Amino acid sequence: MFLGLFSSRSRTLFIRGLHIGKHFTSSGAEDIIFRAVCVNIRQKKWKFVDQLSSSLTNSLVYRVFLEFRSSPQMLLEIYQRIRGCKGLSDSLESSCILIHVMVGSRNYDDALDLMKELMISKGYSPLEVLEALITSSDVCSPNRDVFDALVRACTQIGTTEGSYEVIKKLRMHSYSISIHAWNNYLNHLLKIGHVGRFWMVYREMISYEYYENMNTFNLLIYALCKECRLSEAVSVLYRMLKSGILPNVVGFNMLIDGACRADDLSLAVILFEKMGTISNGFVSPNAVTYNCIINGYCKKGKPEIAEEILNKMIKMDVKPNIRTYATLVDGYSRNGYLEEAFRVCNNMVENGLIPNSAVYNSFVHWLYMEGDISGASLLLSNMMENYIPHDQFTHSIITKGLCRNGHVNEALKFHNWVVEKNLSEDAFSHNILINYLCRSNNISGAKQLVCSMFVRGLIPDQVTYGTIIDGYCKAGNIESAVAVYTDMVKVDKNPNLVILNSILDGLCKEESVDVSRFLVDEMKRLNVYDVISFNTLLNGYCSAGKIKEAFDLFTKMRKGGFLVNEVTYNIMINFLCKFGLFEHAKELVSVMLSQGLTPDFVTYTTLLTSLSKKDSSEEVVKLHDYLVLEGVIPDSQTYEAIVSPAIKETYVS
DNA sequence: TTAGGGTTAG
Repeated sequence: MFLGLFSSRSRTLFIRGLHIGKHFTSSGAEDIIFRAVCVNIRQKKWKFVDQLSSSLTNSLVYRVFLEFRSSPQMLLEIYQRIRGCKGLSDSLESSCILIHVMVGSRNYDDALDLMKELMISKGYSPLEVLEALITSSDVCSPNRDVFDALVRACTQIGTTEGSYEVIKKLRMHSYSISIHAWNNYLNHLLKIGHVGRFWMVYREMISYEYYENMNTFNLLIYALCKECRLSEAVSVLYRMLKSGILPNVVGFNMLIDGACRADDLSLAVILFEKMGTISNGFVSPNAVTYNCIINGYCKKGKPEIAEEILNKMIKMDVKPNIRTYATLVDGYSRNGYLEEAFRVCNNMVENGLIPNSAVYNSFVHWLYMEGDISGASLLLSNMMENYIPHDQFTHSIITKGLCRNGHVNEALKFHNWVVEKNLSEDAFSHNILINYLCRSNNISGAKQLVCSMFVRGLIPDQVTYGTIIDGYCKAGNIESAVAVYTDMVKVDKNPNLVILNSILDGLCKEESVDVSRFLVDEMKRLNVYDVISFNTLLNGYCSAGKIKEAFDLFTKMRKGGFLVNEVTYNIMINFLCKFGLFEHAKELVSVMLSQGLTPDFVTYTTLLTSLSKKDSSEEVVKLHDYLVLEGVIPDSQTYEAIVSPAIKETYVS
C-alpha cells in the first residue's frame, strides 16, 4: 500500500533501480515489487505495469499470474501488456497458468494460440507442455479441457506424433481425455490421409471403452467413404440410429458425396431424397448437400441435370453459393460446353457473386485443354484486372497448359517467375514440368528441377518420385529408376501402386519378364496391384513371345473377373494379329462383348490394320461396319488411312 | 466434422 503514496518521480526512480540493480531480485526485494505490481494492477494503473514489464523476472511473472488466476479478464489484460517481456517468454510455468485460466474461462482461441506459440516459437515439445500443464494443475483448478486443447493445438500445428504422445501420456497419468480430443486426433489422421492409422487409433479408443458420439460416427462415415467402402458407410448411419444418435446433415452430406465419388449417383440421390424421412424430419438438404449432388452429375458428364438441381435448390429456398456455381462452371467446361459455362458464370454474377480463383482456374484450364491459348491468356488478364489472386492451382494450370500446347520453354520461364516471387508452395507445378521434361527425354533437366525443389525447401512427393522413376523406365534406364526408388524409400516415402506399375512396365520393356513376374507376386502379397499391373505383365509376356505364359495369365485374369478390361483384350488381340491369327483375334471381340466390354479405338485400329494387310477392301468395310454397330467409336486416323480408301474402292468396283 | 479448380501408370 505504501507504494501508492509514491510520487510519480520517485516511482520512476524505483523502476529505474530495478533496471540497474540485479541485486534487487533477492526474495525480499521481489516481495516488495510483487506487492507493488499487484496493487497497481488492482487499481488498473497499467502505466506502472507497462514501465515495469521489461524488468519482470520469471518468478515475479509466475507469482503475479498465480495471484490473478481467479480473475481471467484481469489476467488476460496483464498478459497482453507484458507478452513481449523476457520474464514471460522464458517461463513455461507462467504460460501454463495462463492456459489453464484461459481454458477455464472458455477462451479457447487464446489458449490454443499460446500453446502453439510455446511449441513453434519457443521450441517446447508437446510432452514438455503437457508435463508443465499437469504440474500447474496443482495450483489451478484442474480442467480436462486443457488437455483436449493441447491435443487440438498439436493437430493444428501438424504434429501427428506429438498429439498421439500427449494422448498416450495422459492415459499413463490416469487423466482421461474426452471423446472430443479423440475425435480431433482421428479427424487429423483423415485430413493427412493416414486412413490405416485412423482405424488403428479408432480401435484403440474403443478398447478403452469410449462410446462414439455423433462426430465419431461422422468420422467413420468419412473414412469409409474415402476408402470407397460405401455400404459400410451406410451401415454406420443405421448404427447411429440404432444407438439413438440422430445423424446430422454433415453425416448425410459425407455419405452423399462419398456415393457420388464412388460413381453410385443413384444411391446419392436416394439418400438425398430420403434424408428427411431417415432423420425423422430433423435433417434437410443444405447448400453442401446440393453442391455434392451437382458435382456428382457434373463428373458423370451430365451438367444439364446438375443445372436442374441448381434450379431446384433455388426453388427450395437454399441459397447457391460460389462453390455451387464454380462446380457447375467446371462441369460444363470439362464436358466441352464452354459457352454454357460462361452463361452460368454470368448468372452467378447477376446473383451478386463475384467469380473467384476456382471459377477462373476452371475456365483457363479447359481453354488450354481445347488449345485456345489466347482465350486462356485473355481470361488470365481479366483475372488480374479484377484483382482476383492467383493460387497454386492457377500456377499448375498455366504450367500444364503451356506444356500441353508445346510451349515447354514458356512454361519453364513462367515457373521460374513463380519460384523467384516465392509463390511456389507445393510440388504440383514442379511435377508437371518434370513430367514434360521426362517426356521430351530431358531427364537431366527433370533432375535439376528436383534439386531446385530441395533448394527451395519444397519436399518432393510421391508423384515427383513416381514421375522421375517413370521417366527413367520409359528411357529404358531401369537401373536409375531403381536407384531413385531406393532413395524414395530411404526418405520414408512408400511406393504406391502407380510407381510399382511404372517399374513393372520398365522391367517388361527391358524383357526382364521373370523379374516382372516376381514383382507382380510381391505386389499381390502386399495387396497393392490392379488391372494395370496384370495388363503390363501380360503385355510383357506377349512382347517377349512367351505364348504359354501369356495365355495362362490371360485365363487367370479372366477367371478373376475384375482383373480384366478393354486393354487386356487389346493386348491379346494385338498378340494374335501379330501371329496372323486374325480369326482368333476377331473371336475375342465377341468374348469381350459378351463380358459387357465395348471394344475401343485401339481394338478398332489393331484389327483393321491387321485385316487390311491380308484381306480385301470389302472385308475391311465389313469389319468397320460390324465394330461401329457394336458401339465402337472409330479412330479418325485409322479411318482416314485405311477405311475411307477401302470404302471408295468398294464403291468403285 | 461435409462441398469447387491443378500432377503420375498399361
